[in-house]
Amino acid sequence: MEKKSIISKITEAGLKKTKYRVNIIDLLEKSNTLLSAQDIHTQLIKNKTKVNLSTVYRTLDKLTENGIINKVDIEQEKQSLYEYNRDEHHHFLICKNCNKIETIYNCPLHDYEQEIMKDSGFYITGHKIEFYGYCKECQKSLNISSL
Amino acid sequence: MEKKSIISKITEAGLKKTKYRVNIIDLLEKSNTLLSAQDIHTQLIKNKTKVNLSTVYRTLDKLTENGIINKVDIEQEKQSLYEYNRDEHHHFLICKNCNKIETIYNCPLHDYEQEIMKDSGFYITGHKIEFYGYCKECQKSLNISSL
DNA sequence: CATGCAAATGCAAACCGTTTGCATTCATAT
DNA sequence: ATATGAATGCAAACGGTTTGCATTTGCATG
Ligand SMILES: [Mn+2]
Ligand SMILES: [Mn+2]
Ligand SMILES: [Zn+2]
Ligand SMILES: [Zn+2]
Repeated sequence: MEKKSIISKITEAGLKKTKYRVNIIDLLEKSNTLLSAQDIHTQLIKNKTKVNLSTVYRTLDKLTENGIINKVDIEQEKQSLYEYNRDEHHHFLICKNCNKIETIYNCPLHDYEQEIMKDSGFYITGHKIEFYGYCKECQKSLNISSL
Repeated sequence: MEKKSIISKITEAGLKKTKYRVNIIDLLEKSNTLLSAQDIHTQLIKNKTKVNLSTVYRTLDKLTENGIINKVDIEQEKQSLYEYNRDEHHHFLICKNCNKIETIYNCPLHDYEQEIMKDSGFYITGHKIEFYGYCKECQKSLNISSL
């Protein structure tokens, strides 16, 4: 993403444009894995941007509040993870062996949610799914016969 | 559940029968809500069973390891919650207003998992779903028009 | 460009659910 | 009854995250 559109994301949210916000959005936008606050802090330091870990946390909070990024809590992960928000509904496949996290973009739950609402009277506004199992590579190395 | 079958659950798992294990299983079996370690500790004290919180944690770990109870981590809950394991696949409906947690026992994901496995090559062994929204009561008090 | 003010930051300390090390007690097999 | 390893109590540690407060910064205004 170009710097200009990162900055407009920030200002359109009514936030002040600071180097940390720009850099953190940029980092998440370019990352192809979920990142923890620690990961991000380490990256910034590596990129010669000295910043305090608490500032990273506060920045991630603000960006999450404003829908610019997503906070992702995965069951067995101790740290919260973050991703750039591309407004694409998705879920994660979590490998129980190597802890790699893959993303899938289709979701079968819409019809089912209607059904639950009708049956239970509970009004559903969203959901979270995590799939657990073994990625292709680990299936090989562990000799798991998939399917 | 009768005391005898609680005890057999414990001994069949190769665990020593202690009053805390019996009492904690009993408590969870009778509870119609998920309970935290703190909840359980408070209940035990109230029932004149003095016990240390770390013992409660260790007991819950052991019972979880042995499949007698389930540990449930819900997104925005800071504490882990526990339930008696009735061997019934289920998921939770979580009210964003009053935080009540309801349980549903049907699940549409089996066919879908086959599809994902075929498409992605990822071998799925389990999943977790949380539905978020508003319970019947909160829909009324908040004037949310359900459905 | 200078000024003022709220927002953002750095730093150190607190928070809080959970875990751990160690000495003591307890359950149970023999 | 005894021995042995498992379970427990207690206090301290852990670790990711949050917070209070003094200082700095972004940005609107004149
Ligand atoms: Mn979905
Ligand atoms: Mn299911
Ligand atoms: Zn893997
Ligand atoms: Zn509710």
